Amino acid sequence: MPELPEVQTVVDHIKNDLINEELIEINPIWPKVLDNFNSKDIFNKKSLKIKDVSRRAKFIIIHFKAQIIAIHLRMTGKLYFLNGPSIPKHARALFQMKSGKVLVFDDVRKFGRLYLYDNFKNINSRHGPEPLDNSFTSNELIKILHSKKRNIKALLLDQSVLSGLGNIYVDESLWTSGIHPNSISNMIPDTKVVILYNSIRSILKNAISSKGTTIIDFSVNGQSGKYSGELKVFGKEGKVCPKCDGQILKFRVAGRGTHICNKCQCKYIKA
DNA sequence: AGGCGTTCCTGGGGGC
DNA sequence: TGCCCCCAGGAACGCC
Repeated sequence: MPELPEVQTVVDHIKNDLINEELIEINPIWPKVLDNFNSKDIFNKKSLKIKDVSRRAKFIIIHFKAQIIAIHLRMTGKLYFLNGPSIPKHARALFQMKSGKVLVFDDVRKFGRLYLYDNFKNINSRHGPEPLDNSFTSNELIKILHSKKRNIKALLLDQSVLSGLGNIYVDESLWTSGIHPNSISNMIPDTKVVILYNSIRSILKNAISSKGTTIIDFSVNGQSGKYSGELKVFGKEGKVCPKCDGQILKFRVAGRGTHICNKCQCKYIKA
């Protein structure tokens, strides 16, 4: 399930091969993949030159002069250049470049979508800060957590609160900081939130330098991310905690499969 | 406000 | 072996 590090890895991987390409057509093999536009809407006998490729939250952003295409991979989406004549089985959209290159949006489960916007207003209005931005400080995380009384796991998964985290990195971050996922956000002491802040940032940075985690679905051109070897609790139910002699348990929190150590994660539910 | 259920989807895994 | 059922989950939405 692509989260911030996986999306960043895809961007880093395809960016240089996309900049200065001219997009001449989008072929929506599975039409619902285009969420808020039709292919013919944006190509009025003209090509669109790609100015930049970047990431915002879990979106891959393709920048044109006056528009952006935002791509969300959701659970099983992949984005890669077509290599050979055959169309992959789960290709949902093809981006045809003037040079002949073809970028494939591939998505087994059909949750991923492409969006067309004039600017970042729509995305920014629905998303919280970027956890790796220099402007995002531990004080800001304290302010966010202490202004709400919410289940901490549900809060960290909420993209309107903080961008980019998903199920894997939330479980890893909470384990690293010794916070139980059923803690209430405003009950977690400042010192612990600072530890959480540092955990989130170091885990995301390490995962990006490992080119992400591969859990079943994520890959870049068939290559696996290496962060799967760094996971401490996610998918480790029944194993011994790497930090203490506790056991890794799995249960549901906020509707998601959740992994914790039964000993070293403190549940903050009252002051 | 915030928790919870539902929807979208398909491949894979468990049970028998 | 084969078949059926159910489950995984990011995000939007509606309901309580």
